[in-house]
Amino acid sequence: MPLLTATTSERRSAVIKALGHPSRLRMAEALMQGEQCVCDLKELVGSDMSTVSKHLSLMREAGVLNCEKRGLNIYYSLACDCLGEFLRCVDKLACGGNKNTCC
Amino acid sequence: MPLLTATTSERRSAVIKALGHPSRLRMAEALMQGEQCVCDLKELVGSDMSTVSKHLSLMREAGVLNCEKRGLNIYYSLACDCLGEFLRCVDKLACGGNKNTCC
DNA sequence: CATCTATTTGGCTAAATAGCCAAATAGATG
DNA sequence: CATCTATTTGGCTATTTAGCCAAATAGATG
Repeated sequence: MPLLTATTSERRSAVIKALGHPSRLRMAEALMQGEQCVCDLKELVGSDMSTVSKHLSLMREAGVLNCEKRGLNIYYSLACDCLGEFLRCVDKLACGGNKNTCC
Repeated sequence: MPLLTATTSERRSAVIKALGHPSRLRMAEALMQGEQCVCDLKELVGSDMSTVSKHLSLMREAGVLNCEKRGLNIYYSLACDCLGEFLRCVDKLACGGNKNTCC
């Protein structure tokens, strides 16, 4: 946590970093189809529950996810419907290296 | 580096990670106004030249940047014109946490 | 109220990343 | 060809991040 106010680039990079891990990204992608509880997401990525929980908290703190407790479970969901567009941008950036095949 | 072929999420997260560092992001943002040489970017972020060079190589390997040597300098530029759109998505995601003010 | 279940938190170790310095490189210039 | 300049690479240490286990928590249910 920065002592003083974060710069724009710092705030932005916190969000970007939150999505820049394969497991976190996979979970976020899965949430595009609707909310899921922690144990479902644990199944998806196959890590320890505590690891998954920490990944989810990190994304929630970055503002990317929301969560809500209902019954025994905690359901996580995307805070914003813009992940699809984000991924389209990423895929375009991803093929900057091989321009011939895409972009 | 993964031994076998990277999954989609792994490929995507490599690109995302490349932009998920304040200095790297600031440099990429600066390049939206056109190519710049390493020493200009060093001025911008204020780190050691070798650090800046490594950041730039990382982004180039991720496919985000291109570089070209002309005269004594090496000029880096964005490989894709989609960074602006990417940042708009990031800013939308960034304020998922405080929905009232944005999104 | 005791217990059970899903999740989070704390604590720790291992792995990845960042940053600096010094040395190497590649190309320009005298 | 010697040298100078911009950049990269190697090597190292410090910091951050990831992941697991065990313990704590919060709420549901008997």
